[in-house]
Amino acid sequence: MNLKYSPRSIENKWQSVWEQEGAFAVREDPEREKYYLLEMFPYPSGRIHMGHVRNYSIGDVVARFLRMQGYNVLHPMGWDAFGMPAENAAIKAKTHPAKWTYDNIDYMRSQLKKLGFSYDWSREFATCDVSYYRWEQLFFLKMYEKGLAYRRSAYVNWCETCQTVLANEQVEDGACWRCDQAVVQKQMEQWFFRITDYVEELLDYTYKLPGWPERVLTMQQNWIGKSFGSKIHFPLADREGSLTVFTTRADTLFGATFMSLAPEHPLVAELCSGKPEQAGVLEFVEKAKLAKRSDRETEILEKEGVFTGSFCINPVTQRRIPVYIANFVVMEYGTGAVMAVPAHDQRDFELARKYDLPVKLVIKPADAEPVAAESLTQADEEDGVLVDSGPFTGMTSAEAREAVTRHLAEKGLGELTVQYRLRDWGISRQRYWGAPIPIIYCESCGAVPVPEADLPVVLPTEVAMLENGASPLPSYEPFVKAACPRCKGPGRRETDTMDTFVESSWYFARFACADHDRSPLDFERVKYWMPVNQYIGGIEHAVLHLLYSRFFTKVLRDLGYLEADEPFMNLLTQGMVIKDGSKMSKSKGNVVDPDEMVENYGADTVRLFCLFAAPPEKDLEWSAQGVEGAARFLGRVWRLVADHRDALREAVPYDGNGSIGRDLSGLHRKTHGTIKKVTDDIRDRFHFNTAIAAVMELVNQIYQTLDSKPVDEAFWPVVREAVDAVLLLISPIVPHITEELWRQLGHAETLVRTPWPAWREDALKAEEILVVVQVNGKLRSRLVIAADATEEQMRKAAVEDRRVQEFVAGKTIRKIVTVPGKLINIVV
RNA sequence: GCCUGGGUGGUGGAACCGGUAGACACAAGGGACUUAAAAUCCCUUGGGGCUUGCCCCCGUGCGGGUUCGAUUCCCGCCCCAGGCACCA
Repeated sequence: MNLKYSPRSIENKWQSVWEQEGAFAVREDPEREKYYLLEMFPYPSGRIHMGHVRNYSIGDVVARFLRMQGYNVLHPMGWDAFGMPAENAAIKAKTHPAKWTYDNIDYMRSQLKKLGFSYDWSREFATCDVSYYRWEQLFFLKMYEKGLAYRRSAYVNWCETCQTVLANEQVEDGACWRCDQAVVQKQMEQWFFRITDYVEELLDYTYKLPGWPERVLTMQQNWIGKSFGSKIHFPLADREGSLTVFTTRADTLFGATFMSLAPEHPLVAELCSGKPEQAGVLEFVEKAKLAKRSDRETEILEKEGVFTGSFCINPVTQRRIPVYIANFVVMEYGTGAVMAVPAHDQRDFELARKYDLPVKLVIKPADAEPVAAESLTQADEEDGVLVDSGPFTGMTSAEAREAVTRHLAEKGLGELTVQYRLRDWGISRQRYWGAPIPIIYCESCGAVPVPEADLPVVLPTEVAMLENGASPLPSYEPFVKAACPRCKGPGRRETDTMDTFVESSWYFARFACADHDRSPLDFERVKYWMPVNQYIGGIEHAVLHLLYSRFFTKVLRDLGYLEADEPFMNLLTQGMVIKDGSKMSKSKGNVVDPDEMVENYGADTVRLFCLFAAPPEKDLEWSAQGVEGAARFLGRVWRLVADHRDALREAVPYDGNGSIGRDLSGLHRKTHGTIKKVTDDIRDRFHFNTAIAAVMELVNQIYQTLDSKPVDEAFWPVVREAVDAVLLLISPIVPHITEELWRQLGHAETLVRTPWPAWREDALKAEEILVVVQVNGKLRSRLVIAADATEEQMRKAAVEDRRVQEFVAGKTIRKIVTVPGKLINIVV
């Protein structure tokens, strides 16, 4: 009776068995080692795509593997459910974002279940559930109390299409990360999280996360952008006050011959007021601001500047130096003012040549004479030795940076400082489908936090969406009208919602909790599970979600909600799924639908292909033939059992006791070698492709063995041992077909509850081994010799070998290199 | 410009600590079974050479080096992908 492999019925059957048994539900167990495995949760966009399938297949293999190894594995799934696509879709389909979102969740959940992923579904939640975001509002209040959430007016990135503000991290090449619309700068009152308070710890820990990919860490380090330098105050020449610059090159201070301000610098208007240059300056400023917006992502602008009419004093030379405004100086970095040292900074050099400003050389190469400033064709930006710099002349750049600054500090004109690129996280979004910010504005009391007892501020779901895409909240009076919590007078609610990245900044801790109503985080449970041992997701979140989550975890720790310093101990960034050379997308028409694939081939084949075709961190090229190949392999495994079921059922797996023939001992050895290889590949490297290849080799060898006739009573036991190993080893990858075959072989327990197989060292040893013989590093012969041969015996066998003799004939052997059990190299 | 990765057959990829380059697949070609097809199974498959041997030479982006031995380590280039960037 040869049942044909028909994935659909098998997969349905085992999925419901697992569900009925609650096979993947976990609770805290101090007796067992915990392992928290998490894949980035999806946005419920409608249907899962191949990227999800790949991401979750990788995670599922690890979860199932570790469970079989005896770990207490937490493997949850949920939904990153707030966000703008829901609003857009709802407007288009004339429905409500909530309905659209929850419908999508229902469908996508069923898709994930059909793929057989081993989640503890009892922990599922969506971030748009009131029971989730209510606690986020509490965190906001706690952060507000500690000054970690604050409101200020600022130039912010505004996306006209999305009708909302974007964080710096959400602007890519000057355009919105989601819709690609060019971002404009707009001055607005916004709420910020003070991520800069944690900048040092965030940076420090990038050196303490060995389980993260190097490139993600360096991306975060670049984003944080720490640089050491000095703040130097230049007194204004004809009035009170001073201009402060940030520089990393205090050693070049004697060469500062003018000053450059950003067009947005707050002192610009004052400095030119009443001067003949005023009109020209204001015109220049307007032009520069416009140009910045439109050309930000394109070519670097030609350097231009304009004199303000004012002067300041170089604090070491005491010279009056002109104050310019320059189009390349950015207000957001440093102080928005730059001391210009044309001899030693290329940008300043270009400006000086253009406006005929003095160029003064103050650094020379350590081993050469200084050149004349007039003959410079470009700035010399290298460190060197100071010249023409008063008491500092002769010092090296490094010495002078400190000495000059110390000298200034004594006079109150400067200080050593550290500058970061990272800026605070603007979290206000002028969107509807998000968590309301729990603030009420009162005419007399200003911004007043909603009292804890009044939480949650529930997002009203009875509102109608507006056609133009703007948030309906500001015009929805029942929501907006609220009494001031402080003076009870009339107030208006904040109608901005929080950036959806706030929700994804703590969901991983929430999965560890049981009681979702009474507290935000269940301290003891979170303590047991956190941090996440292994996090798996796409590289695109390298500085967004992965930085925000690290920050938020530290905030929650300092607020006393959890203990972990970092959310994710190990990070695996999986590659994209591509087809015909580019990422799958509707516009390219190269999308492969997971549903269709599961329908045609079954979940096991789809999972197998995703894991076999490439190692997880590399991009995966989708190949229809590759899928066929995966299906073919499963067919071979199926027939292995189906064609020999009775003989296999009756056989007791060989346990290594009792002598067996040469071929059978080869299979036995291969079985144990494969167990070792697969275990190592999955545990240490997540290289499922090579693990699968190893099992394929074992399957091939079983078929070869079956081709020989059963000659002794050990035959079926040895084959049975090998077949059992095959099923166990690939069960995390293709869980359904293996459960079915395992059951057919007479096992009573599911594979899910069966321990991972162990290999026996003694079974790996062969009596004879293959030794490679080289002459002068070139492969010349292979020898089969006894495994316990001494080096002496190896050498003797090699030298006596017929083929080796041909190459050695007539030459003197100068040296013989021996690698025991592996290789001999004869040097002549 | 700076910082990460990466470059191996027709294709995806393997070679884990410097030791048989191309495992395992896909594709292609040939064959078996079949009335035929599908399915399945077997063989060949980096390039070149002749003396066709379980032979020889070449071959892991390019050029050098270290070593008995280099896809692997070092130096100098080229190319591709990603990140940062008028950042003072």
